[in-house]
Amino acid sequence: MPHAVTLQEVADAAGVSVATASRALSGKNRVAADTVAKVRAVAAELGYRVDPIARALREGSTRIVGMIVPVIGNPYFAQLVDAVEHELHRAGFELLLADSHGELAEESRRLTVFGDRKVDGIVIVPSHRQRSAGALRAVGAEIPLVQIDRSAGVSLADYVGVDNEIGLALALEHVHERGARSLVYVGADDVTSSGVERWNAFDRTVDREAVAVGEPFRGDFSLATGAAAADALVARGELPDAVIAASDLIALGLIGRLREHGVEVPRDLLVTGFDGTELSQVLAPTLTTVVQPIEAVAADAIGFLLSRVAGSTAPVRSSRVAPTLLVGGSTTR
Amino acid sequence: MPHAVTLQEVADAAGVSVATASRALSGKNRVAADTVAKVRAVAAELGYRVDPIARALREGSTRIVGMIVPVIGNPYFAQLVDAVEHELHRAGFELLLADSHGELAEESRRLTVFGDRKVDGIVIVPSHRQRSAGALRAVGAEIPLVQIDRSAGVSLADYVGVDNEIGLALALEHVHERGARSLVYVGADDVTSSGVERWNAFDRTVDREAVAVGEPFRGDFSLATGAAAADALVARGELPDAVIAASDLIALGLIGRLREHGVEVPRDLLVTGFDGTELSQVLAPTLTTVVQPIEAVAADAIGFLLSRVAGSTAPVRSSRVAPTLLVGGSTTR
DNA sequence: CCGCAGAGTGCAATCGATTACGCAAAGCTT
DNA sequence: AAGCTTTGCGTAATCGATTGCACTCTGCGG
Repeated sequence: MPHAVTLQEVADAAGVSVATASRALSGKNRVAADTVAKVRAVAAELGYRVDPIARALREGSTRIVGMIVPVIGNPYFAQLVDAVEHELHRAGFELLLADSHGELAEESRRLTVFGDRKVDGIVIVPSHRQRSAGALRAVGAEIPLVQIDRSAGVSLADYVGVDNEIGLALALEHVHERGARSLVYVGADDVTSSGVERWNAFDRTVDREAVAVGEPFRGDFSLATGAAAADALVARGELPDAVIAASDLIALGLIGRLREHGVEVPRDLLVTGFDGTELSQVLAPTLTTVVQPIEAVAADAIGFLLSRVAGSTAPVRSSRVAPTLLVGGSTTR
Repeated sequence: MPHAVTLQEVADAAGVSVATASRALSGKNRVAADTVAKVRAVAAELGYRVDPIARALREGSTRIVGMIVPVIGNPYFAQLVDAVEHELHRAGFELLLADSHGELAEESRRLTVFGDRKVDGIVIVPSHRQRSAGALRAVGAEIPLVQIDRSAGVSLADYVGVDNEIGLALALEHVHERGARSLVYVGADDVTSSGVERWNAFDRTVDREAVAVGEPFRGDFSLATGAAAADALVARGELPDAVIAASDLIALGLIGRLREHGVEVPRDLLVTGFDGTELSQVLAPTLTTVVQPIEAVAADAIGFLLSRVAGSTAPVRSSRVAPTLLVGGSTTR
């Protein structure tokens, strides 16, 4: 094993002390120009690279950011992780990933580990709208933390997410325009902030549109919920003109299962999704969906986080990114 | 900020030296039973937790494993990451995740960073069947490394993946049984080992089944490839009895786009997928697909890796896990 | 009663980098 | 030319845990 080059070796080879070598490389202290050049040259030749661990011990900073998501298996979160990872790498940070599987205990355990590992910051999609708050507050007091997509309280820590109000309004106006007068909402329960917000947004906005509203169906954001909702809808007998789903997975699960029941979308029923995942745009019918600007959300969140990491003590911020509507086949007949 | 408790503080509180405190907590050295009890009690009371960074510096071991995947956005890889992460946590390791986006340069950059960060091991899905070999060999000489799903040479480092030969045979026999006599393969190009292996497996096995074979369509493993293949198939004019797809995404993209062309699966054409992602089982028609036992693959891979981490110098191993066939609607009329 | 084994601890070095402090030499001022 | 500032660099402390070596003390055989 080629034994990693240490600063000591570079210093020796350059004929200076470790202190000078360190300063020459970091460049932020007064060192003679020739010395800097010399040290840099030697370092390059020897292939020297700082040991991040030694540096972390000394500095108390790891240049690692931890991220916790509820289910990496959900393509939306996968894309979110991708975007976050991209932003972090751009800024020279690594990503430590953990999956809470939606469990509070696991979530708080991972948070603790992140704390012990002295990550510089944490990006979290809280698993519970309220019960995640305790652990978040505790860890957030020590380490910069940003909530993304979901929140456990916007006063708790910086938050970046989509504006669900706008999203639902876009979907509702769209189906209204397409003639839908009776609607059913299929979304997630009140465990997550998105679940609550989207439902509330639907509930409020739908009044404005003055249409008939059927009993909502609420589970989680998964395909399974969509499928179960399809069964329920069919069992009810009378189909609404349109279903507003709170996620693409729900919409896809719904459309798929409806088809098994002989109900075709958009022929018998219009459906809109939420998220704008890649997936929703390739299957037939393509989904009319509220597109979340994932890259923008990730960029904002990492922006917040890194400014905190850099020491900002600005008041807690909360940013809502406006979604757009992508019209696809599921509402076009 | 509650200033993390250090070993020194525990030692002081317990009236012993740091050395003794360390030994008492690690338990593997001779320390009087009372002392051990005392130190443990004090440590618990103070809420002491070792600083993983200090330990890492001293030990040269981080208890972190790095993982590189080509596209986290592909649900198959998302599930793989999930399974790997689960196995690692069980063993007390953290997961540092990186996405190579299928780019060689990025992949090798990430590998270097992992090396610098002194991860204890690396799990990689090599982005290129051959060109990934160099970087892998270099890093693998320093750090335990296991290839998963794809390989850049099974003699290079431990490898765990699915048995593609069996997988394709299962799919082929199945559609043959269902009466398909003319087939077309839609898969990935020769850039990845899975791409090559699945194509070769198809090519060899299809001979045995003695059927008519159309020009294959090869791109990558994505939805887009499936969609493009659908266009191509329709353009050719004559449809085969069945299409064997090399991934679920391909199959889904294909089915979706075919539908837009007015071609229904399974009515006009049978389709099989590969991977057994959750996704493939909820949409209509549900996919007949070769199911990869992802948990088993992950468990094997982490098993290999951790045995290396523990010091095993056994010869390079290569494990092939047998897939199973899940029959769904896409081949059932 | 001496000597030796071995249990139980502590001292101090170590991992590799960063940095406060101090010293020497060079540059400037009057 | 004496006195001061500035520049450049080295010494050593520091981050927190682990561990080789050495020391003390008890117990037991001879």
